[in-house]
Amino acid sequence: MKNTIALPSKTVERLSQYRRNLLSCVASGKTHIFSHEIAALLHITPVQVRRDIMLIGYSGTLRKGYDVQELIDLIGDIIDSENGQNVAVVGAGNLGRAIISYFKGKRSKLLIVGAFDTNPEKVDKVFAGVQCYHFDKLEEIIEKENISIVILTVPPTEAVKVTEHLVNTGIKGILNFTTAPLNVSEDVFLEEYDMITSLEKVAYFVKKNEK
Amino acid sequence: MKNTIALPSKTVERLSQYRRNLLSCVASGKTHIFSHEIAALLHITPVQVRRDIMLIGYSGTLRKGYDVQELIDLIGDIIDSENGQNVAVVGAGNLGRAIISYFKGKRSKLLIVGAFDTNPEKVDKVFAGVQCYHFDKLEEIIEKENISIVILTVPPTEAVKVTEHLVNTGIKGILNFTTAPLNVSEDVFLEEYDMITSLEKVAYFVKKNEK
DNA sequence: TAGATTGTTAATCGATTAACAATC
DNA sequence: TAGATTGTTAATCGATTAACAATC
Repeated sequence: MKNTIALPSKTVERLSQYRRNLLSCVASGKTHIFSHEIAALLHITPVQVRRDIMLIGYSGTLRKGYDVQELIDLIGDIIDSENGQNVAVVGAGNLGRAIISYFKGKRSKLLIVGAFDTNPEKVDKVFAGVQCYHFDKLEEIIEKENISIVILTVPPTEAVKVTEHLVNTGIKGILNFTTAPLNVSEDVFLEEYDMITSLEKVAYFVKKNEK
Repeated sequence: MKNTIALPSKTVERLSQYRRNLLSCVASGKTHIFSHEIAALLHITPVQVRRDIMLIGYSGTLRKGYDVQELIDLIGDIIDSENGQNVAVVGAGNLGRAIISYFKGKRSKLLIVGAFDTNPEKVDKVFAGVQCYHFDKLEEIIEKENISIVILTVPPTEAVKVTEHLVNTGIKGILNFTTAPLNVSEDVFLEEYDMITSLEKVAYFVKKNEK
């Protein structure tokens, strides 16, 4: 598969959202869906949906649109790893623990298998079924549990130091919820999410609309 | 100010991030900063930084770069409302409460002034200094506290109904953490954030890098 | 001065959308 | 059939970057 070119980042995001919505369709017994139906759910154009689906090489039928289950499976083939990928939440504060409960049971190929903290009140506790370990056991557990992805929710003051450690330990992807600017080597994928930025963006456009 | 054209969405996001980093600079006593320094923190190009700053009409000096405090103040003028904007967290579950603590004291012009839930164990409690009200009091409190923005963290099954209610009550901006597809009228700004999508994006690129 | 930096236009790149042939 | 839909190319749009003059 080394020959397949990576999909555009935006397409990957939308595929994830298509799947989320398709899963609800299955739950409500819908077996086929048109591009304009998917588009309406995501507030995008039907052309964009068809183009994304074209990029992953799937075809619908003219009368019935896309087979919901087939499309879900194909998106799974694209996004998921065959044997799943294990995830750790590093930093078991309020946000880290909320994320653990939020993810619980949501995706079978993407499992949170451990949390890490230094606070003795958290270490060795279990949050929503996820064991919390001391930072000291980072290497050990990452290797043992075959963890490749980390959700980073430590305090910003710790973030740089912890990230360096994670990268040395062989982590290949980081979803960063801290506000600290991080640097990772080229082979590590870093995705940033800053709630304040999202909220400030809302605030800016609300202010703009008022005028 | 009705004549000023809205900045590109991406520029607004970056301005928020520039400010966050500039605030750390102030804290560490740095008074001036070059475009390439800001760029390095955000992993973008110095040209992009200069262009964004050009768009907001600020000028640096050739020898010293940009005055950190002046730039912070100007970004504040752009993003913040003069008298601040009040925010409510609707849904005081794990995620909602984590967000409340996360925001505590972070921005003076963007205050979380209330939370809402139906669970009797949460109603009338105070989380990180924020009072939790029953959903029944939505209109009353939104009006009384002059709330224009909502962070939505209710269960997905409730999201559509609650959103309709919020829009009717006059909310002008929603930051949606639920997985439900929402529809709002044109004058309401809706920003979506889906953690699973972010994590699946990381998972996809980690998988790709491995091959 | 030479080198480093800003400000800004023009070119490029990437992502979205318009247009339309094919088909059921 | 007529109308609705898919698949796909070409055009457009928007965002980023290259290039470079100005300046300290």
